[in-house]
Amino acid sequence: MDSAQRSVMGRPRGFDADQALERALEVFWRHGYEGATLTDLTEAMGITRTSMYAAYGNKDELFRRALERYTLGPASYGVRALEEPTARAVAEHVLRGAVQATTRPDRPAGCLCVQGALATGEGGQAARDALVAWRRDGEEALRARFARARDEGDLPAGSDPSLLARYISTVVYGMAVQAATGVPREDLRRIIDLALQSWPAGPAPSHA
Amino acid sequence: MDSAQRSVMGRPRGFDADQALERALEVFWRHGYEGATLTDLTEAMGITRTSMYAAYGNKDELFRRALERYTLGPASYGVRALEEPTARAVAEHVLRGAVQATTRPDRPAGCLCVQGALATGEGGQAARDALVAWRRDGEEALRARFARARDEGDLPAGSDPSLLARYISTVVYGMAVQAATGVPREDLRRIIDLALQSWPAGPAPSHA
DNA sequence: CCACTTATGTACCGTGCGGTACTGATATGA
DNA sequence: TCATATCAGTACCGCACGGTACATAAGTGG
Repeated sequence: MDSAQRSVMGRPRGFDADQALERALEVFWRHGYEGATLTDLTEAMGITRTSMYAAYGNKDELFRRALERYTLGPASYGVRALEEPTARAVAEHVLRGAVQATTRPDRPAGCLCVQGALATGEGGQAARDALVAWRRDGEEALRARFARARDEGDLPAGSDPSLLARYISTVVYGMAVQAATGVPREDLRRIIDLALQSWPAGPAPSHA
Repeated sequence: MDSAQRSVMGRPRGFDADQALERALEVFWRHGYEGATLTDLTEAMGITRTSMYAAYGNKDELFRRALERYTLGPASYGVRALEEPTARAVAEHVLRGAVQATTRPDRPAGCLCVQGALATGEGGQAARDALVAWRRDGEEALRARFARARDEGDLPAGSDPSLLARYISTVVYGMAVQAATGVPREDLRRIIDLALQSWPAGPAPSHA
């Protein structure tokens, strides 16, 4: 981010903060917020607890930062999908992106936004709330995009943007669980085609 | 179970083992395996740790027993659904049963089989494996039912039972995540109708 | 009544948790 | 050179975790 110029005084950081955050992200992704211990995290990050606390604050903050990085990295297909020309293409992009992201062999299986903290004890409530908000925001962005599509005539006038957004989100979450269970990528891809048969105006190009 | 006749010698149990297990089930359901501490569990069960260990073995075994009870109780819609006359009715029964079970106001939101242990640390692997097997078994039962339906002509000859089972399961898991997020029951019900539009032979009664 | 068996309650164990005080090390700026 | 500021590493804190030893209560069979 700002490695070009020494920002202020003091001893310079001895590790790559972006890379360390990436490692932390993977640990959270694989073990969930509560299942990821500080020892797991810092060992994967290659730094000591002290350095982690100095750089990120605490475990909660580290998780929040990792979630941000997840949004911009592995889950970036979400914002890119919104730029597709048609609502149908948006839906398809989201579903295919989700399958891709949740079944990469070099990454943990599943989706951080689901398995990061779905049900937790007392200590994990902040992480759980953050993921609830994350999912709500994602779904809302999808709803707004579908609403625009309806206004533009891209979707039938009678279609329900919030229902469609909820449906696509639901399939995404379901596939994330399947991916975490170990279902292979190809099997999930076949679900996409089936799920999209419910899409308004049918599989044929809309002309109504 | 066997409360009518004193089974053997020794001091009789001072609590209702079924009711205590029910309470433990709710704690696991709400907080997940790792998020549920022995203190949480035994306080909800109304017994001491010693009694819990004497009656169920350990936390792992208690979870396994709670999962069994979950299968026979809140998730019993699954086996009942298999007895529906048509594959379509089976699918609809499963989806409606899932919505009902995951959004009951007097129970934790969501599905134990998903949020019980989706991603865990080291200590939760046994619970995680148990839930993976539970989901696989459920999906396999659905697949077998759909395969029978195809053989009987209830489903088109070209349909894929394992794909259909995976699709229905995926929607169920997705709705479980939505329920855990706090999406209300009615919103999920509307997803069912949309999801079932992908069902083979369409919404009209099959006559091919 | 007594030996035996099982359940209960208290008080505790070792361990690993998230988090931190403190000491050095390494940079800047005057 | 030296005060200042930040980072790194060790060694530790209090606590809650899952699990258990042990003494006692409450039944059965003889």
